[in-house]
Amino acid sequence: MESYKQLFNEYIAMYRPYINKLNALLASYNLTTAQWSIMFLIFREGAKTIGDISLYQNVEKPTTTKLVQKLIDLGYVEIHVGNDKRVKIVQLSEEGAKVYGQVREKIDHFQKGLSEGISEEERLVVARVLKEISSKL
Amino acid sequence: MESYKQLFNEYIAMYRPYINKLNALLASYNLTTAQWSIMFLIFREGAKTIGDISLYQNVEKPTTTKLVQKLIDLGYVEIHVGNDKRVKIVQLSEEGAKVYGQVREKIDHFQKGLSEGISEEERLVVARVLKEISSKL
DNA sequence: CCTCATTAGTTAGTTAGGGAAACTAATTAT
DNA sequence: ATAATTAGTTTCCCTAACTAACTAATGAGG
Repeated sequence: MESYKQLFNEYIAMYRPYINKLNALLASYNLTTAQWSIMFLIFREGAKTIGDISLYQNVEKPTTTKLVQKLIDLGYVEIHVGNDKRVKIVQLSEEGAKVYGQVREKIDHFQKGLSEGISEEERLVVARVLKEISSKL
Repeated sequence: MESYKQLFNEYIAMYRPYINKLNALLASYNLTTAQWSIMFLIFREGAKTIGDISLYQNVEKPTTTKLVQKLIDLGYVEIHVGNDKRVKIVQLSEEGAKVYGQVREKIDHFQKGLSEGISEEERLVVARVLKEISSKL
């Protein structure tokens, strides 16, 4: 099989097993991957509006609204209105920051385990190539 | 950021844009990525039972049942009962094989475009690393 | 200042894909 | 012959996604 086909095949083949394991890991915090991914974003990049989150995540705003609503229910994020009273700025709550740290540890451990035996160079090649492909999408 | 984090971040970031483009490309054949992925499997590996398909795809059998049902409705696959009358063997229909070829061409073109500028070695590294990670999942 | 267009977010309704539990029918083992 | 197992289906539910239509706030042009 041509190398580009191998690449995309392996890419797709890995997705469901990976997400399932991740969801299993998140389940004890009542989180799903989609919700976690928003927490991760606002941890890394700081407070963000619903619109910004949607852009970063490549989803429509209604999807973000609902995920953020769940995170509010869980007490992991809080919202404040901006100067422009239409926008809602989402950030981690104190509880959310605590949970973030705990989950982050678990995920680190999980991901480290998966990358054992893969050299630093190879990891960087994979990260760079995937980023390069993303940029064309 | 540590290299393993970069790897998994880029992996996740690429998923939705990639699947969306793929679905857009498949839409003219009334196919979705999940359905296509079954056609791809039985093209590569030959006729397969519902159970085998579920194993390969890492999904539960009810999911496969439904996807295969759609493919039958579309006329792209057909089923015949095995010696064991419980099993249903799924294979591409004549129409399905024709459509497979057409779609394959489009996807090849799409994937080739995305992998332009990525060297053969790099492609193989990515494929191998992703496969290695999959094997641990 | 009004009016009107635009923007941010929400609501309502739909869809695809997935899973668990309970089922039927066929097969295998005791 | 009966019991256990297996293959696939049905039913019912969930998550994550979308579009279309909405509300409320802002901003621009007259």
